Amino acid sequence: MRPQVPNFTGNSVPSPKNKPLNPPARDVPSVVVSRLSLYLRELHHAVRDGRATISSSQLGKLLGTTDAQVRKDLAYFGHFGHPGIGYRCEELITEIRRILGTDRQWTVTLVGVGNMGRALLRYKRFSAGGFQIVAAFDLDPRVVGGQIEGVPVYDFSRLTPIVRQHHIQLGMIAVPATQAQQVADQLVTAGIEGIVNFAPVTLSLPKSIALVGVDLTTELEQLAFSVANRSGSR
Amino acid sequence: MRPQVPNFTGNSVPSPKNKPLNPPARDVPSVVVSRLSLYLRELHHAVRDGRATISSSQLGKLLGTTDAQVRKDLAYFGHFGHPGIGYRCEELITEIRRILGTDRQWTVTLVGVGNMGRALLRYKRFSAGGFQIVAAFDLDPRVVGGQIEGVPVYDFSRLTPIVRQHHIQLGMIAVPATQAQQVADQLVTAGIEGIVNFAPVTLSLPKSIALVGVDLTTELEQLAFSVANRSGSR
DNA sequence: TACTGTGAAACGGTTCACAGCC
DNA sequence: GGCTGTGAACCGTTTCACAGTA
Repeated sequence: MRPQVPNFTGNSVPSPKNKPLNPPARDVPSVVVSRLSLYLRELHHAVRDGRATISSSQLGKLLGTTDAQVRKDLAYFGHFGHPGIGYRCEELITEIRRILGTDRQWTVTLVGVGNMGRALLRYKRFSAGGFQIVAAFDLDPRVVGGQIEGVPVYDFSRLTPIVRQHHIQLGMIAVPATQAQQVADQLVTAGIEGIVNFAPVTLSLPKSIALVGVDLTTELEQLAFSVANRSGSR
Repeated sequence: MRPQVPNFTGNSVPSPKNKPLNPPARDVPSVVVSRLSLYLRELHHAVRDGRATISSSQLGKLLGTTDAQVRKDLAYFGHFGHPGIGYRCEELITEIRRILGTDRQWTVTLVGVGNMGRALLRYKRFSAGGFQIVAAFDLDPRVVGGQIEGVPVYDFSRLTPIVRQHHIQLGMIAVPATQAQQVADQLVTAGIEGIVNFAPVTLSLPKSIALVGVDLTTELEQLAFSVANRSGSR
């Protein structure tokens, strides 16, 4: 949807040629990245179930894809499997987290402490995944100055200094549609690097800012279409 | 991801051959359907801004795609444009809603009245989009028996009879990951036709049930990857 | 002139099939 | 035997380019 700049391929630095090549050598389709997240989810489950290894066909079956797809996806990033064995779960978890960048800690801010915002603040899985919400913003004086789930809520006017002070990297927008673009602009000005937008609008941002949009109505519409047309598409 | 059964093409009924052919003649890629939702969103904005018509290139620009893409997408479903003019906004809204099936009213249930569930119950846009949440379910006696946003909360044990009684068609799952599969099974047993799953697990369901998954951690992971790899993919 | 609808070409992701390895 | 990694074939989507229409 946005032109992807080709990644540097002719790296002249004498890098270790085999084993995990970390900066993806080839430009990676975003659908591959989203499957990586799903692999990670299943790997966590596998570990919890006491499994030590998993094969590409097992992983594929769990997700409704094929073994070849799993192997191809992982091959974008390196050689993580063991012929005759499969993938060691713990090892692959580590690799995928490194690929996604979730082995480090990310600092996140939330703008808009309404219903959705509050749910996001209370969502426990973010911290486990490497994402820490360190500040929230709103205009409503009834919430400004307080804390929710240990996260301080500031007045929106203080966004820029606080984002800079905490070196916040990612922003989540959960404000009404009409305000989303200006909030996004503010976040960009403050130096944020990526945005998850829950407002039902298409944001226009500099190409250098990563953007993911989540629209709940859109999701239900997909479902309605599938049901109405009974062809079981997913 | 799931095999799509070919839609009937040889319709023998003497249907009006030109103009809007409603049941998609060709099998429609799901990415096209998701763009339809986005077109709809932009069309609503356009109408609110007082526009009467919009061209494929304007629509495309708004969404970060091309004019050709917009036209090709719409061409799956019929001939909605007017050469030299573009698309009449109101008209196209009507058409897309009919295609998506959101011109009718859908009845929805929510299982899991935790943080996420409560946010969903309070989300105002569902009803505007044609989706009405008519019942919610939980196990917690502190919420069971009450109402949230006018939606009654029942004990989970009463799911099947109540879903049947209200002819509820769609379900939203907002329970912890460990319980999601069994909730999904219950919903299927009760006769639900489609599910939006907010729990971070891959559900396994009969092919006849439509499924959409939303995982907030996954969304943030996409963002982290984009930022960490600075290639501005979306 | 302005714009749609659509074959045809180009592109990119998926699937296949097999060499290589444990 | 079981499984990975990967070039090559395949297939579906996107882009192009233009005929057709108001």
